[in-house]
Amino acid sequence: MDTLETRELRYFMAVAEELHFGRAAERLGMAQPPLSRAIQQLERRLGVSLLERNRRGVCLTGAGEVLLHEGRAALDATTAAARRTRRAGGVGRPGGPRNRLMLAVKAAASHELLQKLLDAYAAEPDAAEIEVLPSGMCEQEEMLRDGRADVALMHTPFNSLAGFDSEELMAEGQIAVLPAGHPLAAREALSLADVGDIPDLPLARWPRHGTYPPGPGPEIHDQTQLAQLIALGRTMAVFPDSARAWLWAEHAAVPLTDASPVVTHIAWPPHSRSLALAGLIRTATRL
Amino acid sequence: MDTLETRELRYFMAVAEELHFGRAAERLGMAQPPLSRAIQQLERRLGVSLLERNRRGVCLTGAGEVLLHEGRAALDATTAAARRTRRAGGVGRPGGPRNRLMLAVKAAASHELLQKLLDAYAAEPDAAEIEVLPSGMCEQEEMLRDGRADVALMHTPFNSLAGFDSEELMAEGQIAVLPAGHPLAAREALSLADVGDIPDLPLARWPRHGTYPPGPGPEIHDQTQLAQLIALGRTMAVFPDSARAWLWAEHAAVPLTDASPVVTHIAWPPHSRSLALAGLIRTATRL
DNA sequence: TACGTGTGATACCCACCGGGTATGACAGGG
DNA sequence: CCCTGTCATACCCGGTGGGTATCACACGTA
Repeated sequence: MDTLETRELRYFMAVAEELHFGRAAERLGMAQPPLSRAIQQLERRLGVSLLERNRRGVCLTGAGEVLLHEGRAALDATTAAARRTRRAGGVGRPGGPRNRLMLAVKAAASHELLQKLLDAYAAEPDAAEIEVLPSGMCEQEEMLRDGRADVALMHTPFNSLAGFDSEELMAEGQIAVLPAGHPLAAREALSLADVGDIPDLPLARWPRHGTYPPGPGPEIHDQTQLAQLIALGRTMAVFPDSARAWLWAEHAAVPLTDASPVVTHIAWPPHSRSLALAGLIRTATRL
Repeated sequence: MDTLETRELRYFMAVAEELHFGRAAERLGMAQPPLSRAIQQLERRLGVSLLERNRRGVCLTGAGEVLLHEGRAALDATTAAARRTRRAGGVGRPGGPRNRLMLAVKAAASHELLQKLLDAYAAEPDAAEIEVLPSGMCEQEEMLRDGRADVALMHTPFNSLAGFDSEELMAEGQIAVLPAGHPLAAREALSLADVGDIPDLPLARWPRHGTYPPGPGPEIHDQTQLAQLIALGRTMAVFPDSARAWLWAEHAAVPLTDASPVVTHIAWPPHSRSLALAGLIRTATRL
């Protein structure tokens, strides 16, 4: 048959990501031989070879790469189904199954917008409960896909809206956040070229999907740490305008003339059918 | 655990669609008792009741409805993963795994556009093979989702682009296709109100997702049948401009002034990473 | 009221297979 | 040449998915 059980998918994903049966088995909490066998069975059932076993580890075939991508989406969809079903069945509170909406927002972004949105929505007559899920830099997409979130605030061009429905909420420019004492802090405006290679002030590096881009700047783990490093004159960063809200006295904000505008969207999985979600979207677009 | 196996999803979908354990079991090719038990286990594992067992049959709870929708998406994603992996692994032809692109098109639409697209793409230096998949009225979305197709030509407002990436290719008006002898066939133009209730010429009904909308007109199974019925003066239909290509001598086409324009898009799953697909899209947008 | 009918649930059994352990085959590196 | 690290094979066992037979129950209906 062509059924492709989720267990097999999980196994294959582990092997495809580790490229090593032993480590994959360990990650899966099982022994290596059954894992080998399961992958062999999967390959036989699909009629396709997914891995090339070299002497010394394995590597993916073309079909394996396809299954890695498509399987990720499929696994996310099934865990999303499980999570959302669990939440929908939230054990009988009075008033029937209250479906809480999970809203994913980048931790350090859109404070005012979020505040306005939550206030406006809470004032709606039949407002559902909204749980705000703080998320990392690019995590909202993943959270929407695997069902941890039902709706998210996203920021192009940092987030990709591919695969989601969305409505634009606002657009803003970007600023360079510098130590207040730095010479450039006195400027009226800067260009990306200006801030790209300040010799004594490297650009801070945020993790993207768990890894840091290369560069001379410090690796940033959270916003407070970044604020401190900027205040200490050790680094600088580029942020949307609305980041002014959390700047310190030791910081200076200088507009960037040629940075692409940051557009905030509200985004949700395209097949959503929830009334609460529809209400939230309506509220958001009316802000 | 929170794992939610594919088998369980299949079982639940069957029961949720049939709303009857016996019929669902029959559809699944198994006996009823194991199915009952499997659903019970699923409910216990999720900690949620999915079905309400009434004295005569069953009906869905709120959580059950959620799982029905989310589970459909998840199942489609897994079968898509299987199908695309199989195709990607197409047994070693010379020149490596030739990935054929599966292009879903509404059977009776966009003849010229499709012709132009295929010709232009075939002229590209590294063109992949393209297999054209004829599909029903609204079937392209489903085919993209479950992996039968990699890319599709879609027509808003008939198709929904939700959940796909897409590029607009062309827009056209709509026409009323009438029997040549009918009084209205002589008119220069018509409005929707004009054709909505012609007493002796009811609007033909196409199936949408397998079911026919209500109305007095005949139920249409394929385009030839429709063409015949129109030629016989028994019905009429509304089509995009490009349908003029296949009209018979016994047909008359009259522009509709107030019908919403039909926009043809090329659409594909948002996470696609295929070079061949990228080439086809590039070709299409340059037409 | 009693019985037939159709529903899903329960009881029990068996075979299959998913998982474990032990071991093999094989290629590199010191 | 052996040691190491890799994945594959061999074999065993327990859990469980699936089958059959039957139950419990609600509803018509005579």
